[in-house]
Amino acid sequence: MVRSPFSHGSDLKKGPWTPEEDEKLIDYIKINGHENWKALPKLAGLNRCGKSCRLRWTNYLRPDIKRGKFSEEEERAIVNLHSVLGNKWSRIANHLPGRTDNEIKNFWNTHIRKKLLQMGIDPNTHKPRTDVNNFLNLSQLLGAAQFGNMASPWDNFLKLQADANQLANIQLLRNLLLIMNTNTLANPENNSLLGSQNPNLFEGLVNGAIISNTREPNPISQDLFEPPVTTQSPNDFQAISNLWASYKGGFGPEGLNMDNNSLSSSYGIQTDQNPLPALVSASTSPGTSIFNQTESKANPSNYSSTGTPTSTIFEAWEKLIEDDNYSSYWNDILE
DNA sequence: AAGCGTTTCAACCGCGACGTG
DNA sequence: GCACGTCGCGGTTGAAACGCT
Repeated sequence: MVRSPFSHGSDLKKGPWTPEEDEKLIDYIKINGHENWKALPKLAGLNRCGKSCRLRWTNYLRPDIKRGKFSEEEERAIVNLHSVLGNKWSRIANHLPGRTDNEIKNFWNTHIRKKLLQMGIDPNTHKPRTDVNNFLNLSQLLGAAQFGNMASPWDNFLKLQADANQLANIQLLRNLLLIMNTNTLANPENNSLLGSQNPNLFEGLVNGAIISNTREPNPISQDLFEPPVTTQSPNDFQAISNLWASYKGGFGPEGLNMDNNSLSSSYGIQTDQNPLPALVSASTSPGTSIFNQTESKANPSNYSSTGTPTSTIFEAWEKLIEDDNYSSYWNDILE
């Protein structure tokens, strides 16, 4: 940055460093090291404070600094590490050789943060934003799933994080439609529609690698996440299946494994001491997903151990429709 | 080409952590 | 335990660079 060249109330120079100053600092540190930053500027013949010298050295002049654009791999690593460590830039920098905390911080604020916001992900929590107006619309989501137009593993991953939340909402809508189109209400014996014998489509999201939070089994959530019914198999549901398959397929050799084990092995982070926050909300965050909202409001006594009474779906739906935050969202879909 | 708005990123500031006497 | 000095971190700033009209 370029600030006023001299500090107020002191004759020590501030602002941008000149090549001559850089040279003095490098020459001094090469010979003497930097044992004492306070004393260094005087000894090196610099009219700077020690703090300024330290900053210049650690952020710019150090010989092992890697400059230039961040690679995709570095970008992924930063996101992974940030999800665990938060804004601990120096700790994140420890895992990225040649990168400084300042550089990573700037890169986060100018690039990654924006990217996450555009994907509908809160960069602070790494969870889908509650502001659904920023989410991808349904057609975009399904289009992406059907045509496989994910530009890169990174895009794929970020999009899926947002999509997971949206898929939960879609699934709720789907179940409602299925109920309306069948004789389930008249035939309570027929549990196949919402049946628990089907493999849980979103099992991985709940119990797998991306979400590390444990969560109590919840009848509503399990039913809402039931797989599409192939006998009906509307294109939209097939598209969701495809999207899910692409998620389950991973993102390439090194992948974007966000689980504790991989973070531990890749970055040396003890996640048992610092549990990884969910990248896709699985439980507690209020308003993280409408699915969770309905879940938290629902009365547990409504559920059996084997399935969800149809009334529960409708109750969830009613609550959803009543929610101002989501009314326009659902209106768009229904229209 | 000029003017204006936006983005980038080097550098500063304040504060907490740590070490020493 | 306390005071003081130094270091390191994270948030913020603002001129330069860039992009758009």
